[in-house]
Amino acid sequence: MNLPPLVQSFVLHFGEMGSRWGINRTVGQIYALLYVSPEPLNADQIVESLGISRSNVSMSLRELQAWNLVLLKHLPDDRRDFFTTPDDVWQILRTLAEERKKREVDPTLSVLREILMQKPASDAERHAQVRMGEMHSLIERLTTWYEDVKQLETDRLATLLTLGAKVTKLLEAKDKIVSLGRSKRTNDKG
Amino acid sequence: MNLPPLVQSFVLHFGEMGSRWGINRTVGQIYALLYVSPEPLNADQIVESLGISRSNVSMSLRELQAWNLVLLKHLPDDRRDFFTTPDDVWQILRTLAEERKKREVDPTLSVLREILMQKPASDAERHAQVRMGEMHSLIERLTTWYEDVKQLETDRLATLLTLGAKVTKLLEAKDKIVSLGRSKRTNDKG
DNA sequence: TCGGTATTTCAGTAATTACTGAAATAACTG
DNA sequence: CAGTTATTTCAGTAATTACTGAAATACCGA
Repeated sequence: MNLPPLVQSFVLHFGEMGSRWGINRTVGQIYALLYVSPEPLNADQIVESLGISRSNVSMSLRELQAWNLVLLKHLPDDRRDFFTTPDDVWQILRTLAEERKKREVDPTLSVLREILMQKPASDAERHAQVRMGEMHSLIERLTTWYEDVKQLETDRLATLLTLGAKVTKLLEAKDKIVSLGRSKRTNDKG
Repeated sequence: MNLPPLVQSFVLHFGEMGSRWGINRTVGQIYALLYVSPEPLNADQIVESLGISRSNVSMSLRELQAWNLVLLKHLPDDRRDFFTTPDDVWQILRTLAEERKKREVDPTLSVLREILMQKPASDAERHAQVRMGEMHSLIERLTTWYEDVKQLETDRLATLLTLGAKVTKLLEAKDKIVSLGRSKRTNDKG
């Protein structure tokens, strides 16, 4: 590996984290490299930078494409493939969220739905179904929320995040007003 | 494996998803089993239900404890350890979020901070640092939001989720009013 | 202290996943 | 079409991760 020290730290870290993130070391390193590169890179440049085999690069790029995490670019009068990541980190976040949902949540949701359709044949199954129902409701709630906020334009999403707790404050205030109204009416009657 | 069919589907699914979720098959299966069991189970019951070795159960339970995903229970006059999952799925969600953040996000945040402290020694490094800065800002934003909402009581959190898009509507309305005010003033001047 | 039971540890092995080099395919050029 | 370059495929191997059985440890009650 032959990279500027600062870039190398970043690339190596992504390689190490890869396994925790559900990708392998090479995929993590390639992504990191593309992310910080000022220009798109071709496969041979990646081979050169990371010191891995050409075939490994090919397979890893394919995986990154399956994740929609890289963009394929072509330079004029050059038939090699060049790769980058999107410039906009918010776009990257959206892609990550979408792909992880697709891989890590959707299959479970569909299995849960299937199981919940079936008739329990014992107390054990009846209890299990109740628990699975609870899990299913929670996941549905989270995905509905997600489908909702993913539609937002970036600056609205940013606002929403920054607001975070303040939205809560608003809800609390609303609750107080409502309950004040209620207790006032209650007092009126007493 | 000897389980009611409905439970078995669930357990097998969690086993399969394990690798995508960053745990292994056994850990996934044990978690699923405990989650749907009406009563806490001891290690031998798990061995029996899943048909795996006693030592594997021991190691996997240890891993689940490291994730804070299981509770250790003791029955009177029985010195064996019994395990369950929390009843409250919202609590489970919080734990999952916390642990995944700890494992998958925090290390990267700290590496980014470290790299961003250093002085770039070339244009390449300067550019890389800018990109890492963008990533860092985004992650900081997300984690700040997370620290914020994780404080919420469950019913407030549920409300927030259900609101989802509506909060946005509110923001949009606010923006419209503000921009209306602006254009009115602009018109007044023209 | 001893015998019995519960749990953990760990070296060895099995299973899975990652990676390489060589060969095949594809895509272009003269 | 033959030659050149880019990319992919895939069988074989390396590396990593998961699992087991046996032994060690821990704990308890007589």
